[in-house]
Amino acid sequence: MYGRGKIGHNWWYRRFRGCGYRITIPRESILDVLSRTDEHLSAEDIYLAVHKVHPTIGLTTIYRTLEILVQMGLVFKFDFGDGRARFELAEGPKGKRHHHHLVCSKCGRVIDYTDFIDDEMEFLSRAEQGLAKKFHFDITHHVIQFYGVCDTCQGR
Amino acid sequence: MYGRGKIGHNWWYRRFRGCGYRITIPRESILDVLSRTDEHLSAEDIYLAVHKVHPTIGLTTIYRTLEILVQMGLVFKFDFGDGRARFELAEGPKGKRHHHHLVCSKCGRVIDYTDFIDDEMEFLSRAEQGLAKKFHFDITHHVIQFYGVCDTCQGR
DNA sequence: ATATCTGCAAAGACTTTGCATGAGA
DNA sequence: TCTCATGCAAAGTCTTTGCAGATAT
Repeated sequence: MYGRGKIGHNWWYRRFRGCGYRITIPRESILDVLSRTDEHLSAEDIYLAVHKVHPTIGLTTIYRTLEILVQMGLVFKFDFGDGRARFELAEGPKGKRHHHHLVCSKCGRVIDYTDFIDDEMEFLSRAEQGLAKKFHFDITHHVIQFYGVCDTCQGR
Repeated sequence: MYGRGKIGHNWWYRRFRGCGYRITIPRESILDVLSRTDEHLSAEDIYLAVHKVHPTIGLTTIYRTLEILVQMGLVFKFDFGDGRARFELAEGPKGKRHHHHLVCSKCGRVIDYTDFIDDEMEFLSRAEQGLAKKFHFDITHHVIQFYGVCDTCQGR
């Protein structure tokens, strides 16, 4: 994680300030952790990662920051059925790859996949438009998850 | 809810016994509640509904039974982001209509929709087959949810 | 200067577990 | 009869809240 001096030059700076939120070390650190991983981190995972660099930052701040980030649309919150929420950056400096999840019901393993996105896009754009019109919803995002048993758990 | 005498003649009887589970009044009652509603009931909702007919049945039994039902694939468990799980019968006597959910991020309202199922089927069957092959997953089901702001919450 | 933000401790909400009793097959 | 299921109470997890001190702008 880079030092405090860079504050104000991050990709999310404008967006953050635009919402009236202040740029703080905890927030910077949390976004930094999220932007450096491909995993599906829980609040505690993030806390532990942040803690290594800034041991004074508490779990409460993690939760409060994540709430803001989710509400701003900067971060997606997922539930894979294991009782804790998981978080992922929605976009990034370079823009994260659009993907969905494949979850093993036995061991909880989560695989990201980016296949079939073209087919999906076609289906989704039609569905989103139709649903928005029919139910007068302002649709912001969608979640697609496949559940099943992974190869490891099958040989059990 | 019909009386005890009918035990053994319900549509889920064979399936239940086949897994080595006993037919009991609580289980019968929970399935009865689930089969009579179109809503997305939480464990407590189910408890309250069951409680009206059988006041002695406890919340613990609701949770334990739901766990079995989900694991058997008779019931689907959803998370709409409000901190409590929601349950829905996967199939029924007449077979429930395949549908997905449209969730309002503001008020939590959930709308079931059955539109675009044809498009979806086409996309999903291709995706499922491809994913199953590529990741060696035995896919059991999928979840598709659209999130957004409902008409009521937009005029706020 | 002052409205926000943070950390700690405590509370809250949902869900799970232990154990003795009760019930299905 | 004998295993499985239930209810109660207690415990467990994850998450949220209250408040005084610290911080960004």
